[in-house]
Amino acid sequence: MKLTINDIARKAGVSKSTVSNVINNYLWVPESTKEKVLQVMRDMNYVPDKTARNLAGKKRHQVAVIIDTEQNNYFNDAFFYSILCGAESVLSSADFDISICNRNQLTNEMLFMDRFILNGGVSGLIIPAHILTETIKSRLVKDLFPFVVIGDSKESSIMSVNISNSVGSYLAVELFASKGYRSLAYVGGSFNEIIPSERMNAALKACGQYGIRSCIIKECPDTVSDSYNAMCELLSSSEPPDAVLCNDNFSALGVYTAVREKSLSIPDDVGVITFNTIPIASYLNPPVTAVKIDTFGLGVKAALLLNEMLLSASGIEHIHHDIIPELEITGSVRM
Amino acid sequence: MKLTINDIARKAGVSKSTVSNVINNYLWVPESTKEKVLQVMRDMNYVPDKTARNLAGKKRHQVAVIIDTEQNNYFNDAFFYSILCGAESVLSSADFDISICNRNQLTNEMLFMDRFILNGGVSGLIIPAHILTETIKSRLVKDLFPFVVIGDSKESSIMSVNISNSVGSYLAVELFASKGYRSLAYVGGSFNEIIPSERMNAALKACGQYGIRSCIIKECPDTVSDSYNAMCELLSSSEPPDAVLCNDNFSALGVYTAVREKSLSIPDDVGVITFNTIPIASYLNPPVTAVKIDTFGLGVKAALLLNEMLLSASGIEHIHHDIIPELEITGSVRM
DNA sequence: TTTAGATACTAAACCGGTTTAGTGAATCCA
DNA sequence: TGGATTCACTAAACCGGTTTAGTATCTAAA
Repeated sequence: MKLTINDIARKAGVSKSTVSNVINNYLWVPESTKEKVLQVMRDMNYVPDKTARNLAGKKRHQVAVIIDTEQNNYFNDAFFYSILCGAESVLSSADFDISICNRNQLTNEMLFMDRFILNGGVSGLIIPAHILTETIKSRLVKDLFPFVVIGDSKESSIMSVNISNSVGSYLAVELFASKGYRSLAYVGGSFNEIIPSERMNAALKACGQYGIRSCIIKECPDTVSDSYNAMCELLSSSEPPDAVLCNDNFSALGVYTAVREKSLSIPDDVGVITFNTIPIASYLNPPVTAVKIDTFGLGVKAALLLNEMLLSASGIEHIHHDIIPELEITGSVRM
Repeated sequence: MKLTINDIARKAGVSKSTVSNVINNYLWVPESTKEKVLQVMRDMNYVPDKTARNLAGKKRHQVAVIIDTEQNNYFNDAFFYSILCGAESVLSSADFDISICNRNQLTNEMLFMDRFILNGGVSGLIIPAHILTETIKSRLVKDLFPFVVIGDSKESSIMSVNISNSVGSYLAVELFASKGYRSLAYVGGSFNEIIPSERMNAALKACGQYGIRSCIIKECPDTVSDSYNAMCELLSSSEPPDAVLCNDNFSALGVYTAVREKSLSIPDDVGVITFNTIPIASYLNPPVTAVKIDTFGLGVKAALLLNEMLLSASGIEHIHHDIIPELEITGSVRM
């Protein structure tokens, strides 16, 4: 038979309310009684039932993190996993269970509502911006349901954590400019995707601002071979760039390959910086200067905000938090 | 006020037991009544409370998946994420909530017990072999607690899903042999790690079996630069290998770089096959023939087994299931 | 001496379902 | 026609905690 709070109460010679108070530090219980009860709990190896606590208490010690995995899209996956782990590290310590759910399980909005809002299973939600439909959003807001959005969310009524891709581009261009590079190419990604387009636009602006002569946007899939081809084209053009900003590590690899093939030097002839959503820059040879996107930190921040919302009953101010990328400078840019 | 089963019962003019029976298809309820109740549920937008169902019913519709993430070890992370997603896809459909927990939250065995076994929060567990201590294992077995181990587990009393690394090596060596390659090198990984050592041992055996003349084991970290150096050494030795089996994609990249630098041809002069825990082989140029490790499938299988254990009260036969890798043959091996 | 307030507890309601045991009416069979 | 079954349904106990409202005892102030 499973141990219950009643067993402890009986053994300790107190009521179950007192045991509950000891467990939760809710009402003041004198040290002597408290110690007696705790001793019995230890002796009997008692752990309160989580489900019962959830049901009896108003709040559930459980939050959900929605992820969006497409099998075989490994950039995307690494991104979400890292966020998930960041969120987990915070929420676990804050005594929350983390429920995960993949987007593809939520084939329609009603299912989503049922699973996360109406059934009362979780008391908070972390959700990527692109999954949050208008219907769901307004429902959450209407119900005062605590949630944090991952990604760009302009609305003031909601809480969000975003990565400042533009700042990443600015930092990269600024570094290039300060080291005397004069013309830039952006390799990889597509203007049609949100994240690359943010980076590209910022790179264009930054080039104007920091006096980089020209800025070529070279869209292509983020594979080694596509970026290799793209870079070959650029190098054989009339005015080849002397600085390349890559959309991700594999683009960087392709660029490296093309540059070396022309017997050009990195960083002397061509400087390379890459966006780095997953920390693999150091696996490359030589290491690439990277705009480090701290996805783990993104998860951490989202979880902290959620936790804050969950604790303050009064409802805290809604904020949009930006994760500012940092440059990890290595040998692929002139000293 | 939150909608409860009582509201539905009242509105539909039946008892809450009847509503419960309709929800669960437990006792036979005539179509007419059933439809009436369902209609009320739809009209009122009622969804049963998950926590209450968990508490009232004997079993909890929730299982935990333990992951083991070290920040910045991206091979490792991708491995677990993929397993997690596989498990999620099965368990979500089977009406389970998936709780995740990272190993580093479980600083000691007692904490683990508390969180997953004693507090009754989950009714099943998926756990990597290296996290399962003897104490925890025997406790789980003693309590008849359903769990599935990811990885190698020799014991008959437990359920496990493992990747057959040896078969991977055999397949690779067999292919090399059949295409006329004569001497092999294994690049990457370390004999001290479980997975690489399994692969290396199998490769050694397979070479004997398939008539590959020599088999050099070249241990090194799985980075581009380390494997590049390793491969350079091999190529400048007196008897360079004409076939290379790589421990992972980045080793393969290093090997590629070294081979091309010597102006040798892949696959004519040197054939390359790589183990591929995460599906990025196609990002490389040219694509590498890969021993595909289906980690997603691993998660799926583990979840299926767990689900089976959870459903059959009688306790099912304990099995060890092996995930057999497949070869994805591309241009890096002679046709 | 009375009383207001604090202290140390507890009984009982409650959370929102599931499940058991049982009831009244209709049907079946001999 | 009466007893046994089946049918359709329900009352009430239960899951294991939390929380509210309240009680008995003691202390301190009026």
